Amino acid sequence: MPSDKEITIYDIAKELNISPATVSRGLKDHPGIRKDTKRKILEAARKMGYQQNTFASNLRSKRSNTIGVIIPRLNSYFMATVIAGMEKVANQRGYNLIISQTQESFKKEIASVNTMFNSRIDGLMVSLAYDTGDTKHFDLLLKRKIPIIFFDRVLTHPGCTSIVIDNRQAGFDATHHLIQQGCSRIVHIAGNLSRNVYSDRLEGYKQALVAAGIPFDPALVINNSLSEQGGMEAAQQILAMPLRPDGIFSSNDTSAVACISQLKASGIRIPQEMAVVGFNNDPISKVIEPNLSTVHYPGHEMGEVAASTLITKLDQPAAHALNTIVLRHELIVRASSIRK
Amino acid sequence: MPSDKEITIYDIAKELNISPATVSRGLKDHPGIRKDTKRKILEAARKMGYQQNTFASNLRSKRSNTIGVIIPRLNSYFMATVIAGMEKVANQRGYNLIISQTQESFKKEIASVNTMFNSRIDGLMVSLAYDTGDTKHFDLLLKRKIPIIFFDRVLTHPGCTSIVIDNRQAGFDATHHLIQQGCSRIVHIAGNLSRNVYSDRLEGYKQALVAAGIPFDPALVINNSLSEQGGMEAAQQILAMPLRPDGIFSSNDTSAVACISQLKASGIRIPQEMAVVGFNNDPISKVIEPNLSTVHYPGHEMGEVAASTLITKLDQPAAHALNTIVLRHELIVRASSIRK
DNA sequence: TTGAAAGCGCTAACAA
DNA sequence: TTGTTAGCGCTTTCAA
Repeated sequence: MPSDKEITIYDIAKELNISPATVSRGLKDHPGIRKDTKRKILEAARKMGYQQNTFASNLRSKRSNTIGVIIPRLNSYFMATVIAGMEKVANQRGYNLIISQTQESFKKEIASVNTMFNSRIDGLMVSLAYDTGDTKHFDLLLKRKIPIIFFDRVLTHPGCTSIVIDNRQAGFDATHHLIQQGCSRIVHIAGNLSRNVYSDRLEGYKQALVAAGIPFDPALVINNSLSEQGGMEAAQQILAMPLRPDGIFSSNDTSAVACISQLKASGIRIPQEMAVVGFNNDPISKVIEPNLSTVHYPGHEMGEVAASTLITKLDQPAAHALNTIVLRHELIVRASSIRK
Repeated sequence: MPSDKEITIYDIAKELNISPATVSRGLKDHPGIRKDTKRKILEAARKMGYQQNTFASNLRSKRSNTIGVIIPRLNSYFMATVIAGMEKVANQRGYNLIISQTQESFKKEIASVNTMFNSRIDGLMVSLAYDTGDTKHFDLLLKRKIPIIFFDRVLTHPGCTSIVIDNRQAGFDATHHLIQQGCSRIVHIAGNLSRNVYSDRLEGYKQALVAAGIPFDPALVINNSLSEQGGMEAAQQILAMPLRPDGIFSSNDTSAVACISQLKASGIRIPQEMAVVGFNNDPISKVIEPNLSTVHYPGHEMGEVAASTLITKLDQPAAHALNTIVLRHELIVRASSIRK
């Protein structure tokens, strides 16, 4: 009763009086193997409790069937839905996902890339850390032809595909909407402008102002970490402005909500005195009063598209790779910005 | 310039005119190797761009340094923080995390366990699906001595450690608090009672009633999926009750918040006419008006403890394993339940 | 302190 | 259609 010892293809071969190579073929959908031989092999394998040894198989095939995911933080609703989408697709198509958080640190991002490299991932999906400066740390992967997909916070890199939404257009839409609602002094709460997502939204904000003939005033742009704390501080800054603004476009919902709470506590009426639009369509946006207008960010879809694009590239290396994939966003208008 | 070909220990051995075995030893902290030989090896490895082949090394050592995580869904704040905690610890201690979602389905859970098994994980952390009936599907792991940690939604299994909070006590605390605030007809919104987390909370709810001399009325227990939808339906059921309740203890914040919104829309004043306590301390609990009293669930800590307990067991198999680890919860009283 | 050599379990080229 | 054989790159006895 060697129930403890692992069953190998050799055991099956001996049992059936055939060669290990035939067993190996029978276990796959190898062409050129007799049907009933294959049946016998599969049956014996099942009966004997055979489990294929991935280590040996990986060693030969030089593939791990594992995809790495590097993200800044896994503590937001948005990121959780992205990962959920990735996992769903990866699972369906026979890949495993290994995940690493950079805690928004460039240094940790470099370490994560190296760990992933050593784990022999077949491909990588990355959303950049807050302060990632260059992309040299990805070179060792690219040199080994390991494909990389950037999503959300991207950096154009030749040969890599990026999955994004049109952040500039979204910023434009949000700001344009505020203007249409009669706002003329609109604050923008922005994140780190060296990240595309935030600089593009700022760009859209500016363009919407220009289009409406409103001069851009740098004093109305507040830069912070987009955290709850950041939103509260932004409210204080807004209250301290000599000329009171009448609208806010925040680059995420967390800070928009915190900001609204503070403003309400100071007696400002939303949206009458201050109309607000956030970004992401987090669950909190439907809970705050008044409900927050926001830009729907298709996180789940982004995860699915990123994973399926990557896996297609892995399974069909010849397939032509796209440079950038833009997903559809949507402005969701709720009570926090309706003045007309 | 074979910069494309991978460098192996044989290449290093040839370069230094020593044997591959010595190189292998030099690369580890193997005892009985001369200091400067080791130095030479490490230097050559660095210079030649050596990367250890995990596949080969796994094949020999029969370990993958990978831990599996199986969860119902990765779309809640709570679960995201748990995973974040796990990843942090795993990363620090040199393990990778591979994640799989069951989508709350028992069938998918079985499939996930099998996939994980085939991926040769060294250990597993699991929170059970909504309808998981038995634990037979874990047997193949246990037979191979692969340790399993259950967390949050657990099932006692001999030989496995569970990480939980005292859900009974938490349910008691929440209900007791409502009673102290003058509530006497308290509704409990519960999840699937075959999951420990929900049945224990119900148990605590009952005990608090009994302790206060209030008879338990099954008609006041609403069972649902604890989703937003569920919370809204619960509100309708509450409004339809012949004798209007004056308090609600919900097993999560999502449904508590949805329920409050509905009740408010129907003109019920919170907390005066209906005091509410939720569970989890999700971000929405601080946004809803009035702010939701809730039970703080230490998700991040739970993830850290689960991972470090598992890794300790992996690194020191002899270490004595605990059966159950109970983390501290905390009732957080906010405006939604203060009537005195 | 180092080297020789066997083998982990699988795959694939080549032969039959 | 099946078998033979030679590794993939590493670790680990055993011997020197």
